[in-house]
Amino acid sequence: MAKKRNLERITRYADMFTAMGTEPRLRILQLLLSAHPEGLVVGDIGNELDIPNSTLSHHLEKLKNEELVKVRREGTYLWYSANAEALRELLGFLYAECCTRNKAIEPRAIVSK
Amino acid sequence: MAKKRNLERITRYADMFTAMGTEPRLRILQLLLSAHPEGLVVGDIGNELDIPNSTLSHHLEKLKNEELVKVRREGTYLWYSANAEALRELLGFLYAECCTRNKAIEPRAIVSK
DNA sequence: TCTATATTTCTATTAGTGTAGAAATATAGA
DNA sequence: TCTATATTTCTACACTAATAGAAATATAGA
Repeated sequence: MAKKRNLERITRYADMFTAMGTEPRLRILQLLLSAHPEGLVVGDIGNELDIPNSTLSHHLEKLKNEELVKVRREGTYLWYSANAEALRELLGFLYAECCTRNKAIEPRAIVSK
Repeated sequence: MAKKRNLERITRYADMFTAMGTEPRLRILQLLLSAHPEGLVVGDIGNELDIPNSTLSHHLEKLKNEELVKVRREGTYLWYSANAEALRELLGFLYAECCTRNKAIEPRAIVSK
């Protein structure tokens, strides 16, 4: 059943990549990382990136579904922040596929350049 | 104009993430990495992953458009291989955003675990 | 309870994507 | 040139996704 497990893993990572696969959502993620670990309030994200409320909410939901971001409420405000653990996992997967399992890339090449 | 440059970069990486954002395409990439650097012939990819010709061709085109794979012809065969340089770039971007610029993740955490 | 503000949900529209059969094209070899 | 095989292109269809205005909901404070 190792094949099935790998397929599930692949599907999960593919979904995460899709969640990062639009310019607005990747910018959101980048912005949240720059405000890590506190994160930002929805309104501030919208102002900074100039995205309408409903559109932003839709993108945040997608990122949340794939666990790339976390939310916490503080009064009327919702604070969104990057989920470092999920990003670490994803980065670890790419690193393993490219550098460890197959040695297509030199580990040092990622850090430098 | 640094903002515009970043936006273009983000758009490019977002497109690459989208290209990796389906289970069939991520499996293709994984398979090609396991056969790196020679790569594989289209027919062998199709057999291994059980994907019909036309569907596979469509996915390979998408990966090629985002420069995640390269092709070379040898007679009637087309050999597809992972583009290590593009993957290095993408991995470098993620690494920088998560580990260098913002220190949301410990570099060592990627390699281990 | 009433008001103000933050955010989501509803709704609609438009555009894009994944899938795959069938036809077309490319190449090698006889 | 004719044939066999590899691969792509064409075509169609069903499904998913991005966008955003307007209405609904949530919370705090007066």
